[in-house]
Amino acid sequence: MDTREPLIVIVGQTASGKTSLAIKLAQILDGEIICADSRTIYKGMDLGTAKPAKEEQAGIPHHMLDVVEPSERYTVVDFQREANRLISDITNRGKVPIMVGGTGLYIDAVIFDYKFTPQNSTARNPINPRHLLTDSSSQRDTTLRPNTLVLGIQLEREVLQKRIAERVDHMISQGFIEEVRELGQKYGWQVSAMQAPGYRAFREYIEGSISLEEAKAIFVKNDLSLAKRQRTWFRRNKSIQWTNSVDEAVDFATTLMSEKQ
RNA sequence: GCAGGGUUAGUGAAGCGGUCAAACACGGCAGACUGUAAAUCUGUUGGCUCAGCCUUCGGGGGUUCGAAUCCCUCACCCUGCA
Repeated sequence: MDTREPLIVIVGQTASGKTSLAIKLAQILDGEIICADSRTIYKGMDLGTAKPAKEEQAGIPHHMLDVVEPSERYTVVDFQREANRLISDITNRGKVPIMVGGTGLYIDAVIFDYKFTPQNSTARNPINPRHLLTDSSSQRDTTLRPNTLVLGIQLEREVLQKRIAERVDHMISQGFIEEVRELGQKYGWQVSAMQAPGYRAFREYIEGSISLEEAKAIFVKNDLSLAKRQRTWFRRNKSIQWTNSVDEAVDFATTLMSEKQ
């Protein structure tokens, strides 16, 4: 059955330019953006997560930003439920839902309709305690949700590295260090939200054990290793249409939408 | 100028006659991932015609069955005395 709402998804590594492509598509297709990002859902974590500021949003509605406090627990299941609700809601209002983000698990939960085991399941993988043991019935399902276009942006490592380094400088000029200091005081350093690349790197700088230059270098390094994991995650997804051209992305998107008319 | 210390794979750093292609850390590469995922975890990392072979431990020359490890010498770096 071909009854699912059309959905456009944009994935890519951190700093690859997902946000600007999403806004461009939203303007052309009259869309609204759903952010699939495990860190921008936190209130107050703005600069360090490269959360699009109001001005950058260019009047396009952005959903799933500032949903919970950094101290609160938030999981894929929460995201999946809310994202599906939003997709219906946006479609019902005559707009096009565009889901964009770098959190592979969040994206896959929606586009592959993951079925999660009950919360009371406590069996853990002995090698990696953060993973829940899965039973054989919940093997990875790679059947893409109908009416879904998944666009992927891929940059060369050198280009990405340069963009990340420049972004760090920009964040700092915008007041990133103050943001880290305030969040650290308010929520403590132990909350998992604060384990994100930039916050983790600048904690030591704020506590005085490393220099500014060292902190920046660690931030870049952390972002690069995140980017590496994101690349690995997305590579195995055969449903992704890779592109690095905005025009091409627009073509793919308009084709999908016209097929649905 | 004299005395002493140093020079090891991408980087830092062990090794101090054989079991060394060389510990360990970082970086690199590859992978996993279904209610913490910007997190967490795994493998790999000199070359090759890859269960074996070849070339590496600042350069050159020796000693030895055998050297990254000992000796001589050259180069560069650091420290003490002049």
